[in-house]
Amino acid sequence: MSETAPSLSIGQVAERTGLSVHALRFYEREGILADPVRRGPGGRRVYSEQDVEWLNLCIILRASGMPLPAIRQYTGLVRQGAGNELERLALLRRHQELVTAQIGRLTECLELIGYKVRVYEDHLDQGAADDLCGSLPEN
Amino acid sequence: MSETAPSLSIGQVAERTGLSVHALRFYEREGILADPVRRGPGGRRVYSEQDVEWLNLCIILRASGMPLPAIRQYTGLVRQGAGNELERLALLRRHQELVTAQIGRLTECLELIGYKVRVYEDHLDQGAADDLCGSLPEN
DNA sequence: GCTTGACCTAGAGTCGAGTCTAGATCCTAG
DNA sequence: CTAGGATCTAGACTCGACTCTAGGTCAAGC
Repeated sequence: MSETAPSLSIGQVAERTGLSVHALRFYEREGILADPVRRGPGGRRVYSEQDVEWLNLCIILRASGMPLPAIRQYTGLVRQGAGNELERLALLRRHQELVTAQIGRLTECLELIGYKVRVYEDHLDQGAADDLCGSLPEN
Repeated sequence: MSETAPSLSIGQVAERTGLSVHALRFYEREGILADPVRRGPGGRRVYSEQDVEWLNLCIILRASGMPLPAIRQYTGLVRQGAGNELERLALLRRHQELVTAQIGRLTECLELIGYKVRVYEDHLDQGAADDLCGSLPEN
């Protein structure tokens, strides 16, 4: 019944997040952790579940292409505490637009690639027939 | 009426493709050009419209995240000429799947970001009212 | 004849995002 | 007491994809 404040070692956090132990320390140096990470006996890092949640957010942001400096900036705002919600929102919206744009670009690329795939498929489907007269996928 | 074989300098190709002159030479070194690029008087590169088209394809592939080694591989297949269409198709399909997956991942991220944006919007919309009772966007 | 601008090569430098190493510390189990 | 395993710090290394520099060639215009 006693859910003792669940504190995690860096190794456990690595396991839970999929980040490497190295990456976790690196992120901390980069100022990307919500609070400056508590230390246990022997100077070891002690993470809370909240830290893990924060890291999961960071992972989402990274996976969607936000560069570390931007994440650091967002982290800074959150660290400052209440009062700058507008700035946080603006930052998130900016990123939202970038991701949307990126999805758009990828979708365009995908269409072109799909077109090329179809050309090759057709060429191969019926290629045996007119092998010499060129159904011409030149590249 | 005489559409003289349109040959372009590296500078012109850079302008048409949006790649830098440096990048064009770099791509050539990396073996990413369909044919090994003809040279004009004084050893200058002479590009054809086909080269530009090929580059445009490469740009699409790069933009959709295909690494240079993979592009080099595809280039190699095209250089070899007819006969390996199945391999080319396989390579393109593989990439197609990767891009699709990437779009999927980005879309998931976008949803989460959208959710966070909404939380902040709500918080700000009605925040003045319950400023102290915490509509709690913690980060 | 001389400068300017586009081009050439080889190779060094940059940037982002980690990853890895060395050498030290600490806790636990045998 | 000691060996093993996880952790610590500072700092070096890697990788991909360019980008830039130095030093040289060449043709055109003034």
